[in-house]
Amino acid sequence: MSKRGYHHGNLRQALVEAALRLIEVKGPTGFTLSEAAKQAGVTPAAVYRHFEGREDLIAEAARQGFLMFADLMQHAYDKYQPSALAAFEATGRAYLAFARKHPGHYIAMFESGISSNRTPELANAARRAHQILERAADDLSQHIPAERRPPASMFSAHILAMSHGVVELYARNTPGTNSPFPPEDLLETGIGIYLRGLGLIDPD
Amino acid sequence: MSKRGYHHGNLRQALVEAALRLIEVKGPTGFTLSEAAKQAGVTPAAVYRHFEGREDLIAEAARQGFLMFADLMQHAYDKYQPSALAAFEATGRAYLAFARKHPGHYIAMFESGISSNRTPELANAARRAHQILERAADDLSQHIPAERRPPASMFSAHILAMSHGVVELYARNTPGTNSPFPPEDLLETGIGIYLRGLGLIDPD
DNA sequence: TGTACATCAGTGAACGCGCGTTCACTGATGTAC
DNA sequence: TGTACATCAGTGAACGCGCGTTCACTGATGTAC
Repeated sequence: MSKRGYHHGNLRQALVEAALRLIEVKGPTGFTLSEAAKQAGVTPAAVYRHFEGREDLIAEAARQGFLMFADLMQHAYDKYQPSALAAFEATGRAYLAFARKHPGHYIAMFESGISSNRTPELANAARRAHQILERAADDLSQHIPAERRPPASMFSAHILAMSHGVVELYARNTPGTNSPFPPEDLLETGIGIYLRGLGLIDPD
Repeated sequence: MSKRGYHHGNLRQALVEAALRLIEVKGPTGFTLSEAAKQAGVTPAAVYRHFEGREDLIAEAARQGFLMFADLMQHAYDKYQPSALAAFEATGRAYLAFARKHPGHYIAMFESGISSNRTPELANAARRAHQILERAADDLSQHIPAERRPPASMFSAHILAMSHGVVELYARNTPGTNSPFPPEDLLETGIGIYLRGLGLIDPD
């Protein structure tokens, strides 16, 4: 901030943060370049010194989200080593925790409609996050007898789908859809039943 | 249509259909009242003879979607009776099939951000669809020993979450995210593993 | 330390645009007699 | 069948708005001498 004693200090990051706040409150569509600029105390035109435009700003927010997300999952994965099962479950939980803690990033990443292949930097960040989950799934798949072992990428996809579904359907504060159970419980039990189905948890 | 020989014939429904087409192509945000009017061959102001405004038009599209959705699930449920298991699996599959076949409705229902409690009619339609899935889950839960039987509404939520996640993450034609498996297979195997975890399918 | 200059982050005005919504109206359809 | 009238679906012009983006500019910061 004060290190580079420029006019604003660090407008680029200030804009990203304003965008995240707006995306969180107003949804991926309600976000406006002009309003983000205003919140950062700057003219809309100033944005163009740091970003190519509106989409580029969202992409940067998403990129930062994927980095944080990857760190969070990596941390969960490491923490529960060497138990492949515990590590896998923890990465699943990390998904929901991330969505809860950083809704702006989450929306920018998964609901804004921007492709993760939009820029190489964004694609890299997304790939890194994805690979951690896939690795946890791969570790786990070693514990399943080879002859009835589904591809690791398949059950990482299952867990991702259930996690994402729980977030979208039950962890959003949509006043209408009152969630029947706390989302954390829903995901926890869902993953538990699923893992039992894979033969990785005792039937009782 | 020709029965009521009005100026347009049946503008109300024509507007809904135009809206669905636009929502499908441009996303929930890209949809525009003015453009829907234009596609129906009518001035934007004409819309206000039939709807209170933009949101109301989307809500009607969603309502029609929930009705179709409920019919589809009901049909699937009935078809596979009396097997509670087959019926439940079929309603799960119906979810994905609906999302595939009627993407405009699906988006209006689940991604447009309008609350299903917006109007009583919409709430009714949504409830009806929900109850069918819940009933299939309830039938199924009778086959689980009472002492380790999770609430039916919980595993209907699990299936809903996984289905929704598969749709959002793998069944959208986002060019970047290439799905590792056909969404139908992903959902089928996911539900299969889950049901095995519930002890409803033989372990092998 | 002081002056002249280069850099470039942010300004402010302007643009063209399409939006949702309103309003008094028009004119085709349906109805009463 | 024909005329007078009521209804009301759709018109067209207008509104105020905020948007993303452009442009020549300004003025603070950093640098060379």
